[in-house]
Formats: sequence, C-alpha cells, structure tokens
Amino acid sequence: MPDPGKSLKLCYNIMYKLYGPQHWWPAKTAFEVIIGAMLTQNTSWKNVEKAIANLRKNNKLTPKQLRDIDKNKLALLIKPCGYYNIKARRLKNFIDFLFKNYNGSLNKFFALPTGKIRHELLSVNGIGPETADSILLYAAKRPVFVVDAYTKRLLVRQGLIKEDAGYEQIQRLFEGSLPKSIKLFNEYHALIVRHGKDVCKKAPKCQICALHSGCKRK
DNA sequence: GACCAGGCACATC
DNA sequence: GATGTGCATGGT
Repeated sequence: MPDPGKSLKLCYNIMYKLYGPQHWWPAKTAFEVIIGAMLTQNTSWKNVEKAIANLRKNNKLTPKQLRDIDKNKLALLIKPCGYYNIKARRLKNFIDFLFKNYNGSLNKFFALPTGKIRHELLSVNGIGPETADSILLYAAKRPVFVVDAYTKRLLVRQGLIKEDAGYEQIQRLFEGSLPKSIKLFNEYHALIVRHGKDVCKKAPKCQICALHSGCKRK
C-alpha cells in the first residue's frame, strides 16, 4: 500500500507543473459561486457559462432578484445548461432556505461554523455532498476537499481506493493526508478537473493517473 | 447517432 | 443498503 500523502502530493506537483494555477472558482461573487455549483451538476461548464450569461444579462444574480423571478422564467434563462426545470426548482429551494433562515443574507449564513453550514446545505433539496463542499470551499472559503467523479477515477487508478469507495472516504483521504489549506484544496480540485477533461479521459495509463507508468496520450 | 459533462433525488427491490 | 432511473442541453 503506497503512502497516500506522498502519492497525493506528488500527483499535485505533477499537475501543477503541467497546467499551472487554474484560478478557481470562475465567478464574481460568492453568490455566483453557489449558482454555478448548482447549475454544473452533471453538466459541462461551457453550458453553465451560457446560463449564467443569461442570468447576468437579466440581472438575476443576487438573492433578491432570484427570489422575485418566476420559476418558469428562471428555467428558460438557465435552459442552456440542461435539466433546467429541476435546476430552477433547486435554485428556488436554496433561495427559499436562505430567506427563511438568514433573511436572504449569505454573510449571516456563512458566519456559522463549517460543519453547521455543511449540514444546513445538505438539508436543501438539490444540494448533495459535492455541491455543498464546492460552496464551502469556493464561496465560504473553508478548508474542505471537494470530491467529484474525476477525483474518484484518479484515486482508483492510483490504487489508493477501491471502486466502491464512498464520497466521505475519499474526502477523508485528502483531508487526512494533506495540510488543511484552503489554497491547496482550491487548486487541487481544480487541477483534477482540468486533468480529467484534458489528456486522460479513457487512457488507463497516464503519467498522473498511474504514477508508475507513462502517459500514452498527448 | 452515440457518448459525455465539475450530481442529485427518488422509486423499487 | 444497494441498484436503477429521470432529468436535458450542447459539444465531440
């Protein structure tokens, strides 16, 4: 069994050297991070960009503005990112939650301890572990590691976890073997995504996916 | 035309 | 508790 901490640090260094800083999250405000995190569920970021551009054009990127728009109209604005009916409902669910409990104030909500924020986020229908953790890391600036499909695939290929590993197990692996740094967790997750959609979609042996063997592609 | 993309909830067994 | 399915657009 390889030392997870050592493997994860090596992996990070290789990707950082290869791709450089990713400047995540691509958004202007914390609230926009949340919108993007919900809209990008199982969806390419390109499509999310179109949806967010529509929201921006129509001045629908603040809690109040989203509260006051009709759900069906909202769905039409976010249509390019797919699942638009269900995502419109999910955005509304979060907005309702924010106004009901925190007077529509993200600052009030983010004043809570990390664990409490996470618990509250997960209570909103439409926010699961990855979306909650993306919000914690990239909007609330807490040292939480975001796990996604790319992350799992990478770790499986490195032999650090088994195929049936769950979200929390993978998260503990990162959080337990790396320094709890917002900056590091930010960059690491972004690099994993970048690498995932770049060279190594199907290659079983990539320099990064399997550190002992050379990458066949690119 | 198949396949994928920065998930999640819900039904069914 | 595990497994399957619906949600939907746009790019390759």
